[in-house]
Amino acid sequence: MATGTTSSKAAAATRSSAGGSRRNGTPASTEAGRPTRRLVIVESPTKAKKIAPYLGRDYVVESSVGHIRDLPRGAADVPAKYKGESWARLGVDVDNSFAPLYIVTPEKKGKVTELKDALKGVDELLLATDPDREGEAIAWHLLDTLKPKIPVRRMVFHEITEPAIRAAAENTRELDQDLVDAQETRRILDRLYGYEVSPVLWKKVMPKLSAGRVQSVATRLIVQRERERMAFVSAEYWDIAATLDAGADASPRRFGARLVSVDGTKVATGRDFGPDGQLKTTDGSVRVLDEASARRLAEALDGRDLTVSSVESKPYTRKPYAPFMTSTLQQEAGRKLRFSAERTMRSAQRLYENGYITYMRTDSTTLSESAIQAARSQARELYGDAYVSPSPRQYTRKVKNAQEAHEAIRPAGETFRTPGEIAREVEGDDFRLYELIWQRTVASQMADARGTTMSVRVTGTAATGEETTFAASGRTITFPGFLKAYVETVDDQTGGLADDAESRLPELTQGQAVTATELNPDGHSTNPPARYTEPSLVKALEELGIGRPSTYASIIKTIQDRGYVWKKGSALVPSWVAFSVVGLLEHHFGRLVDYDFTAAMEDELDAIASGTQARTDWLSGFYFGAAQGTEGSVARAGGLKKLVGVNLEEIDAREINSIPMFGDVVVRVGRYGPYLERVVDGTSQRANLPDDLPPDELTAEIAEQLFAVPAEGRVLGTDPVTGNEIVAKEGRYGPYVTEILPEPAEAESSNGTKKKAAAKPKPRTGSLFKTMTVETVTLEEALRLLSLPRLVGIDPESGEEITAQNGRYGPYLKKGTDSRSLTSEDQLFTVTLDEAVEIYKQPKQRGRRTAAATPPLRELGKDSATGKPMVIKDGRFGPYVTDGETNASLRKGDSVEEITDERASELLADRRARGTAPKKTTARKAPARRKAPAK
DNA sequence: CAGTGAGCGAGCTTCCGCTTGACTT
Repeated sequence: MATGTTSSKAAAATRSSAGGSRRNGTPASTEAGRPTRRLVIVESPTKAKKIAPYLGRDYVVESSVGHIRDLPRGAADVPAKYKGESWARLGVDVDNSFAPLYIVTPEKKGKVTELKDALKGVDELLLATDPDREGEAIAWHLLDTLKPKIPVRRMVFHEITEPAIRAAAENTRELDQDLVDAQETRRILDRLYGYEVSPVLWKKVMPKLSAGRVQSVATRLIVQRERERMAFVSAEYWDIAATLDAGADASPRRFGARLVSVDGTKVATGRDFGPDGQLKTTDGSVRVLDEASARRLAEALDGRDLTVSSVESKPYTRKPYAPFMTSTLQQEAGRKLRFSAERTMRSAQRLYENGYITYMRTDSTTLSESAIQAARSQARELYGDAYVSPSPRQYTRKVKNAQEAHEAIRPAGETFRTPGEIAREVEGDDFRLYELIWQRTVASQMADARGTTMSVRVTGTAATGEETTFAASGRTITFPGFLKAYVETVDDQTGGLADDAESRLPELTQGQAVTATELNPDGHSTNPPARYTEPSLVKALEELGIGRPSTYASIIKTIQDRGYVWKKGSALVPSWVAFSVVGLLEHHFGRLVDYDFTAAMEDELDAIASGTQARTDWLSGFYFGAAQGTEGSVARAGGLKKLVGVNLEEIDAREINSIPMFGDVVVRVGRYGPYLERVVDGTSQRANLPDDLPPDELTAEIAEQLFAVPAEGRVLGTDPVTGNEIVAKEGRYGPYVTEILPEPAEAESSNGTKKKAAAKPKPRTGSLFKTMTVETVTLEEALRLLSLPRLVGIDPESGEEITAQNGRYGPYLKKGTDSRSLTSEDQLFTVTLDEAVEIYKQPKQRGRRTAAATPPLRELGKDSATGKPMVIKDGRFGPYVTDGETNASLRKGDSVEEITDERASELLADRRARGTAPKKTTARKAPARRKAPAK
């Protein structure tokens, strides 16, 4: 595709090339004879400061500070002229070639003004944003927003050294429109996915939830792991741990070995069992040793002769690890320093800004020439020539979707400062992180570690006649090489056996006799797969090619903020809501949460970037469904728009929010949190689930215990009058207090009297006032609430009782079927009969009651459309503007004090354009309110 | 998940990926 896909972009592209006065190179000077002045725009302010001196006085270097424009975040950001459009909610005109609506991000308006000013004094603009898809897009947005009337060129560099920067300024190119297209397509896909699927969750699970290409897969990984843990059956197996003695001359004299086979049959170890607790093989080639057999065998071996039956040794070499990129830095800082991803990045940002390290958001492990030399000379200085790799090492990438716009993360500069040298300036997290980065970088240019691995078999015949074999393995490092500088920490789940741990064996020869000094039967059980931690999740996401260096930390934050995941120590534990959401997505949007969806998307975006795939066709396939013969797996996702519509109709919210456990016990995700439910004798029984109970710890026994706890809630104390316990709880209608009635006496229920006699008295209840919370309400307040309704007196006219009560809409008076609202909750306890009678003399007000009582917050001028005067009033949903006929709420960013007549008219016009709000009847299936299942 | 009596102007929630201050206590 040679032309831009949107008209504005095509125009911008034309402008940029037609405006340039030379096709190659850049003008050396202006016609007036003074040197050409150029404005260079990079993304990061720190980078701008760094490269300015390299370029000299004829260059002005500024930064965009990331993206300057984006799709509108929500309705409030959509310019008035597009408000009424059907696609305004998405910010993408899906029926018109998916034309995006871009707005300058509100907080970047000042930045755009600054850049426009900077443009005034120069003769040429160099767009030096990062050399990747996002950077190319930022460059285009700058071009399209600043609309420069001078030549514009694209400048790219991968490392920040003076020669690299000077060369980049000399060898500029034009903007790559296809690459910009690829970014725009990615952006639109993510918007459509997120903004179409999230509302399905609001209606079917809970408001404010979210779905997205990245977060939904991250959540699914964590849920999937928890499911594996829940289904896991542990297996028990035994072996024998022996301590063997190789004689007084051996060094070390004693070494450990483990029983591996009996009569030629392998003894089962953890690896031989599946997640169901059964052996993976059933052909008899593996035998499970139980405790009794292990003990018997250990006894039968006591004092028997043992012989070394085989000795194998192999040379061992190990290469250093690649220098850090964002993901590996987060993983290692997580494992070694116990930093969260966010903490690592905060610290790295400080180190970067203060010039200690190179850029910290990178997916590259490449070191610049000078960095390689710096690392080598530092290694030489510290450890000697022998420890430096014979030739410079360059590490190539093996991770999906790398864009490699930057270098690896390493100490900054042409020579590295050792941790000791910066210890006075840098402390705390920053120092520890620097030390880690420094070690890893230096180690990456060091020599391989070398040594020998040995494996030894020792055999012996038990007194009972069985032939037994023990095995031992060890590693001798003869030359540590890079290990002298850096040892990587492995994940906890491998059982703490660090790969580089050295366990030494004595020199042994075949046929040599050894004796057992200890023979200990040893019991083990298999463990479920470990939960994800921040480091292991980042690793998994990176391997799937999901997320970018700048987003790993925020992905973890997002899935926690949405309530999908919580942290227990360092483990990431999924919530029950996550089970519902992931279940919904898997069943109804399966393709969208496939682990290879992003990988397929990236391949197809590459095709767009190389000009072989048309953007609009591809998005159309994704959103409207694949046209006949359309290629591409993303397009085959099934037509998102239709899928959303069908799913809104068909998804049964009750089913989606029910997670079957064991027996007939179901976890249900309700509006007010998760609870257990089961049907006993035709009635459903429920129990709250504690917030801090991980799903895999919910066993049948624990479920029984939870069902056995009657009504929980915060115990406030005892009612001095009745002796009943008073508790505060969260209920379907909000927080309330109630009393726990004593169980009916034993004798009555067991003597065969009719059930009628056992009719339970109902406990008193009372909603909390708005000023109270379950956490803070006192016993005294609770007793007052329970004393309601209060009899105010008898209406002298009708003879009816007038009572004061607290209800759904607040405090009110009730006389038969006639009611009147009270203005304060306090009046429930203070209003007198005379006052009540007075209130009843007023006719029942229809909604104007509050309006009449409270004057408008502010009066405005006349509405430009109707000519009627406008006023701001305070309503149930906050302040709104009205002309007496149409009402419109103030939006985010509007304030009562500052709103102008124009803005008020705009809101009213907008409201009129939308017409009356549609009645909410369909698709609003509040799961908690649907009737119980027939069973 | 407690069961109580109106009538009336809702609008917003949400995505991913680039980047840092400007705010308040």
